[in-house]
Amino acid sequence: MLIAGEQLQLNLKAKLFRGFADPSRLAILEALRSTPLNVGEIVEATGLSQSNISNHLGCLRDCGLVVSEQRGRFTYYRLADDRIDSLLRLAEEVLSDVAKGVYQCTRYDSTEGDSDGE
Amino acid sequence: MLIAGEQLQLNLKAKLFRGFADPSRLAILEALRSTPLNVGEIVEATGLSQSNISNHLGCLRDCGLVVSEQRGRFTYYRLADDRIDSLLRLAEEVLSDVAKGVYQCTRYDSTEGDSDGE
DNA sequence: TGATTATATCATTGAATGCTGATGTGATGA
DNA sequence: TCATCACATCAGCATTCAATGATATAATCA
Repeated sequence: MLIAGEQLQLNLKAKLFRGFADPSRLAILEALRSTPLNVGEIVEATGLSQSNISNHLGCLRDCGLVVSEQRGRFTYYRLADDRIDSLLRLAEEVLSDVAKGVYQCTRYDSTEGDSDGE
Repeated sequence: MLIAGEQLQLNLKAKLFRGFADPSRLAILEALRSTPLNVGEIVEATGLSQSNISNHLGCLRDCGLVVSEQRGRFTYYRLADDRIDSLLRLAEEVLSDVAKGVYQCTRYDSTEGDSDGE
C-alpha cells in the first residue's frame, strides 16, 4: 500500500509524462527541439489550430516543459531543459525496440482499430 | 505541416508515454522496478483493485512496457526493458528541476486545485 | 469432479480532456 | 485613435478513459 508522499510523487510524475502523452503536444515539442519558435511558426510546423496550440502551450509551460519569451508581438517558446530532449530521445530508443507492441496496442488508439485478437 | 509518417510516429510515441502518464500505471511500474511480481503482490504493493490492475497490466503488456510469465496459477510481471527503468529515472531527474511547475499545473490535476491565480 | 485460488474480461458510469469557434487583450503601425 | 496582428482565454461539445462490480476462465488441490 502506498503512503501519501509516494502517491504525490506518482501524481507529479504522471503529470510530467502526461505532457508528452498527446500527439499534438509531442508535435509541438518536436518542433521546438531544433529551435525556438513563435506560435505562428508552430502553427505552420504542426498544422494544428492556433487556439489548440495555445492551449497546449499553456499546459506545457505551466508544467515546466517549455519556457516562453516575449519579443514584440511575438511569443517565442523553447524547451525548458536539455533533459526534455533526452527524454524524447530515450523514448525513441525504447520505441525502436517495443514499437511492435505499442503499434498493436489498440487500447488508446484514436486513429483506427485494425489488429488481430490478442 | 506534418506528413503521415511523422504523424504515425507521434502517435506511437504518445501511446508509449501514455503508459507512464497515469498514477496507477506508474505505481505498478514502480513496484516492478525492483523485482518481478504476480498480480496479487501488485495488489498488495499498490492498494489498487484486482480488476483495475489487471486492466492496466493488459495495457502495459500490450504496449510492450512489461512482460508476463505464467508460473502455475500465478502470472508474474516484470519490466520489459532496462530503458523503461531509465525513462523513469530520467523523469525523476527532470522532476527534481521542474517539479515546481508540474506541481502548480492544475490542468490535469485530479487531486485538488489550490494555487494562486496565474 | 467440485471447490478454491489467481487472473482476465466486460459493461457501465462518471470524470477528464482535446478540439473548435468566438471573443478578449495587448502590441504595433498608419 | 483605429485597424491589424499575435496570442490567450473561454464555453461547449464529443470523445476518451479510469474505476468499479460482476462474471468468466484457467489452474490447483481435495
